[in-house]
Amino acid sequence: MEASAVEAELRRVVDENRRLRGMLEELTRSYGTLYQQLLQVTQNHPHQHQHPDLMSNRSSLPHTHLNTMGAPNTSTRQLLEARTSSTTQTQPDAGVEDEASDGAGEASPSGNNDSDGKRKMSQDGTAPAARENGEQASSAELPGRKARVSVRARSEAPMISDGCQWRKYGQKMAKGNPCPRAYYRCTMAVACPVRKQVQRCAEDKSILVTTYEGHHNHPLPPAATTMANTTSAAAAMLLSGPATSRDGPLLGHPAAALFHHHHATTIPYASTMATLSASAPFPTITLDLTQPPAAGGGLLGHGGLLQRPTAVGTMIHHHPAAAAMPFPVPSPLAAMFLPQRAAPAAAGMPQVARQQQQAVMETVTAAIAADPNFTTALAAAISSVMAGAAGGGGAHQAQAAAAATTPRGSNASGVAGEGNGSSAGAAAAPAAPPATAAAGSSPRFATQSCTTSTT
DNA sequence: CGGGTTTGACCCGCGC
DNA sequence: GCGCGGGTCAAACCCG
Repeated sequence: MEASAVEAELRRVVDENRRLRGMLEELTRSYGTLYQQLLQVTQNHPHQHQHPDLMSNRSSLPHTHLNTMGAPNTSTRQLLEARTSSTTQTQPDAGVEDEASDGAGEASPSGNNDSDGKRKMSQDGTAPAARENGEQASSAELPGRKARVSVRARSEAPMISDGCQWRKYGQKMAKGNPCPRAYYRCTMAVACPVRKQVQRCAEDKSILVTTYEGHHNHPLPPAATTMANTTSAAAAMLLSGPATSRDGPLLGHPAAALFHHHHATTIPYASTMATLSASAPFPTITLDLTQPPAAGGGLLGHGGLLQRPTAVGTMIHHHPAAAAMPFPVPSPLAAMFLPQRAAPAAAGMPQVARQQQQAVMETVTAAIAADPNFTTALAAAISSVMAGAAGGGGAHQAQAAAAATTPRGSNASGVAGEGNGSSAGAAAAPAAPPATAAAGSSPRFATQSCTTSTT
């Protein structure tokens, strides 16, 4: 009797959980869609340099959104943990992978904005004082917080290509690293404030660390949009996260939830890992694309200079294949750095694409559970991922670019044919960013060709 | 010749 | 105040 009663109660609770989860996912999905639409709208008004405002607005919107749900963080987290441990056998979210990625495509041309207030920037005619007018808002908005997004990727090329045009304006030996650090400025627009630093990892020279800073003030080519979306999302993640976050494995941080959860699921990809650092001169988030998916998720400490991970030692997995990442990586960002052959490999698995879409939603759920404050940025991140995913099948611009830049298209060659015709990017997620692939006949990084082709 | 790179000098913030 | 280190400038140089 008692046992059956408990059993019934258990069933009831499970059902309830399922319902709640469904609601949560539905809400999240709606938010993602709305956010994408918002981004599209804002992009249609290019003179609005209000991305920072957008960010701040974003942060307020989902708050209320989620607060109405009143989901206690801890309990939901527990729920999710239990769920992942049971290898997600219960998947009530049937249609999750469907429209989640629709629309996507274009988002804000951006990394986070930053102010530059302290810089001189006397060149290009904009005196610091004058600059303040244009960019003051952002700095005032987040006083003292100037996010950077650092991307670690294996590459033998001197610089990874991300779709933008860069001009080198300096090089310097950084302390503690035998390899020089190169400074680049975006040259796609006259006064674009975006800069990036490129430096090889001191301990593993095959790893190229690219740090982005600033906010593009011009439209970006599709290939660059993918990167911009991702870095923007990452920066948003960083800025919207707890101000108290420190280096190391931020398991309590929503960003950690994002990548950690992603990895914890059965999704075989998700090799991107995030590192947050508030102790660095600027808050920095590091996306690590050097990891094989099977390796343990690592959250790297990142200070002024890159450090070896101390808390998570599983990070060091060298690939003798050097410049090549012999494993498929789903993230559109990651795919940008992949050698050409990697894309088709991943592309041939529509099933995986579905799974990934599902995983994305689970990730959203997990992150929300971890910290509602984080949802804004997270949604941006997810949108970014989805935008990239859509690139393979739906993002018209990306497709056009793929056609233009890659003669043989790469177009994930029918990969997108997941049968799921309606949804823009549900398929092809892993193979997504087509624009960056191919072009050259060399087996080098596909992205290498991107710069030249987009010029 | 125009645009990008190189490289030493310079500026500035920060810690001592 | 001083030294150090990160970041930027700008003249010289290179290259197509």
